[in-house]
Amino acid sequence: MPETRPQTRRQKVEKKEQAIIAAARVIFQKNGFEKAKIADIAKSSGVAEGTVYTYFENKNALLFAVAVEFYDRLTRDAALGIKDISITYERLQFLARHHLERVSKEWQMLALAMLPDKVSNEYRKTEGYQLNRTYVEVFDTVIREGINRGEIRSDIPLSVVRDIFYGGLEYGARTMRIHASTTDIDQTITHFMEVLKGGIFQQINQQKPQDESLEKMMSRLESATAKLEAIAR
Amino acid sequence: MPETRPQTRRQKVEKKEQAIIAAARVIFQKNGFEKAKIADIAKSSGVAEGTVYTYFENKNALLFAVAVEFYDRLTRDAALGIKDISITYERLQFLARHHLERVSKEWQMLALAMLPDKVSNEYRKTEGYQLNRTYVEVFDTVIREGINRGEIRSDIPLSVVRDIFYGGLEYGARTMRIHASTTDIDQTITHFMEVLKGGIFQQINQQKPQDESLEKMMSRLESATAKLEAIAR
DNA sequence: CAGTATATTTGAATATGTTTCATTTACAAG
DNA sequence: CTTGTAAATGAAACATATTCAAATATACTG
Repeated sequence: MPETRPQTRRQKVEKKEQAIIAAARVIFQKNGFEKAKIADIAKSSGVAEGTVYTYFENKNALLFAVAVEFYDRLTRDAALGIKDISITYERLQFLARHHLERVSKEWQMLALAMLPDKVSNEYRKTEGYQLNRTYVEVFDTVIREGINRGEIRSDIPLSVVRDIFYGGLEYGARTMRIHASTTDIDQTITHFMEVLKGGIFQQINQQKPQDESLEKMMSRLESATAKLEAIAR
Repeated sequence: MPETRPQTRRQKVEKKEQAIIAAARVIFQKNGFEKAKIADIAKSSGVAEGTVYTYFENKNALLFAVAVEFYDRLTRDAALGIKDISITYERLQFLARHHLERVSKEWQMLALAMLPDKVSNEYRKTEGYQLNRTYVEVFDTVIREGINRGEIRSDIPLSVVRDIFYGGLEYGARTMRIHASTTDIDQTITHFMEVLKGGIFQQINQQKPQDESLEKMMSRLESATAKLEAIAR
């Protein structure tokens, strides 16, 4: 038998790799990348220092592994979340909240992962870029669809919309972090979306005022209600 | 005589301090903070390694000194630039271009200066925060005046406006850096301002008041729905 | 101007951390 | 049970930031 218990060995190795990544995530988040010591990560995951280097080329590669895991979760949950939302405005609202919540909670990750000279330098530039690319693709798709449906204005390049969206949210997250007492996530999202509504959404009821806009809002209300029904199901 | 040639000594010392800061700026920008070696900075400014430590407590303090100089320039030029512009829209356009240009050119500085665990940790938190505070005060004043004049809508908190402005610009700068070939500063500014015009400027011939209050309620309802969704998941 | 006190500079020594590598240990197969 | 290979180990090599006792420069005094 080439494999006694299928992959007993490989399983063990994989488990150990995960343990190291998990320990690294915790310690990176607690201390930041620089202050995090390989020695601590090793101890915390129950291996010797040298062992870490049989799994990861160096400290940066370890950070990268942590970042991959983070982005995977982030992307998966984003894609999942918009799955059964159909209205562009609500989709963006969900994505905004999702991003703000995650970034508020795990901002160290994002800061580290984005750092040009850490993860994404040299040979890793492409990989790091791709991670972010995949994540943002969820957003991009929502915008493109929104444009097709006539809900989003088509005269602003996608990249500008994206930068305002994620840039604004990242700074917003920092503001919330610094002024935790005076800012809350709901208010922030509400106002953020308010700006987007004027800035990137198609202005529908410019000419035809009352009836039609009321009708549209009614549809939105019905859609929201339907969603609640589905959840309460 | 307590001082032969007034401050001959102090002058020398001050000049040396400036030389170290200047060398540090160059080397930080070239290599990034981590890879920059004190030894190199010392050599480049013509002193011994130990001398650097008689001028700056440690590497972080040196970075901070460089950041102070950077922010001073940034703030001064921003304040100067809007001095003889009176229209809010044009003022913001100037600030946007100014910021984008500087950040594009010296992005390493901003990245370093903003890094929470570098300049602005611990005892320096306050100082670092103040630097940035002074800079954005220029922006804040423009917005406040714009609100007073009725040019800017008053229902979005200043902090949200500010985060979208600078967050969007910072991300925009990165996009320009990565896709230098396909993005140019004029286009970026144009589209950026276009979004702001719809998002934060007062709309002249918008909807009827009644409509608007309905719209507001609608947003509140949607926001509540999103919250329920989040809880239900 | 020589002598002295003080400020400044120096670079070798120290401290702290990452990374390497020769050995050892654990595993799977015959 | 033996052996070849994969994985793990931790002591040593290496790289840097930081310290500090000694050396040097400067200003001041009589």
